[in-house]
Amino acid sequence: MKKVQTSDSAKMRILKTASDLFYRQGYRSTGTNEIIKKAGVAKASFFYHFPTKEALALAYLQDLHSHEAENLLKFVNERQKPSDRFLAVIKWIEPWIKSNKLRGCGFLNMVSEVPDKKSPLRKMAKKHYAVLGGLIRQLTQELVNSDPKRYRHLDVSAIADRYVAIVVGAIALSETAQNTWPARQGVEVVNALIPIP
Amino acid sequence: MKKVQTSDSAKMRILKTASDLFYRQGYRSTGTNEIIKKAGVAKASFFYHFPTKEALALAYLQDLHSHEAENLLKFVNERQKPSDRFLAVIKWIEPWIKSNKLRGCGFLNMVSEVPDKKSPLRKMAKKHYAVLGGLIRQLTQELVNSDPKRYRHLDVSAIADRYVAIVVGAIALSETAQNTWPARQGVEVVNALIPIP
DNA sequence: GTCTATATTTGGATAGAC
DNA sequence: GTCTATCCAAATATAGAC
Repeated sequence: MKKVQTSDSAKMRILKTASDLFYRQGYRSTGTNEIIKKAGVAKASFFYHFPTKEALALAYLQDLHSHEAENLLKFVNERQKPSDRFLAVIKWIEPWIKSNKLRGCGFLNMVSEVPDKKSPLRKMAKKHYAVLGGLIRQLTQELVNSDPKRYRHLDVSAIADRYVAIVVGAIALSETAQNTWPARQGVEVVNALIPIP
Repeated sequence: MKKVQTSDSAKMRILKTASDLFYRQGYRSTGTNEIIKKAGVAKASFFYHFPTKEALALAYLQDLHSHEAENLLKFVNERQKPSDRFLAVIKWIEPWIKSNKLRGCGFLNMVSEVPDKKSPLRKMAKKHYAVLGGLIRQLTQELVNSDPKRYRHLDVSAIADRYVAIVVGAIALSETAQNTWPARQGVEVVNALIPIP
């Protein structure tokens, strides 16, 4: 049985174990019993730190959001040219889904698993993609500002919306097809959103 | 409690009830007990017709695939012009997700719910989108054939792949955002895949 | 093919001691 | 904060009669 660093606090061990299991196996397929065993904690310790399974799932999503935003931003900021920065988001997808072994997006998967539309878990997913949309909008605006003559006619908001949808399609179809081609085709589609340089 | 037509056979009542619940509530969130109650059958009758819950889910997906393929084909075949037929698939998405109350795609949702990559349920989802890709490829080829001079340079396979990914993005993001805008933006993105007429 | 009744495991969550 | 022991409901599935 795979276990987590015993040097961490019980709370951290629970969160790390659950994050791994929730992502790989899904939220509903992962029982609290399994998390408790693999984290090496007592049952009561689990519910001491997280009053419900849903509270733990919320912590998982918050953690996931922070880490993914950080990694993506780092990838974008390795580039200087506005057109490179603009394309960075969709170019990030292929290596990212590969490293995730084609298990897709933890937020999209959570939405599918949680039917209740008012669930805080769904709210987190919505927020995650709203933040991504904000980043893309900003990169699009930077691109337009870098060459106003060429890009003057572009609708920044519409392009950002389309871009997010393309990202989601690349991720979700990669999981269903168990192949990375949607991520690569996504790069071409995003490229077509702006005039040929 | 919502029940199904009692005039149907027990097997049909089970399948119809389960299809509704699996789609709206998700596969794992729906217990066999609930299906049994709402279908108005005995426990043993359930397992007589469907040896496992998974077998029922498989029947659900097969049914869903047939119905969705039929409806989409009808929508496409109401059009004659190759460019209209080509665009019909993405234009179908907005009314379709609305009628589904933004619960997304039963196949994508199933993939998220089932972690096992060898599951027959995942295979069905993969096949569903392979068939959709085939239809789109065919419509793209028709379009190219209708005006070879204009479309000669197009890569039919690449366009079809991109098109499917855009469809998936429109559906999945509509569910997460609980809004139809991704479907409308999808139309614009697909439009940009081919030269302006 | 359909029924009632039951088996068995796992689900999330708690009581009370240390 | 962490532990052992336990509760109860819900999960999937089966036995055996009609």
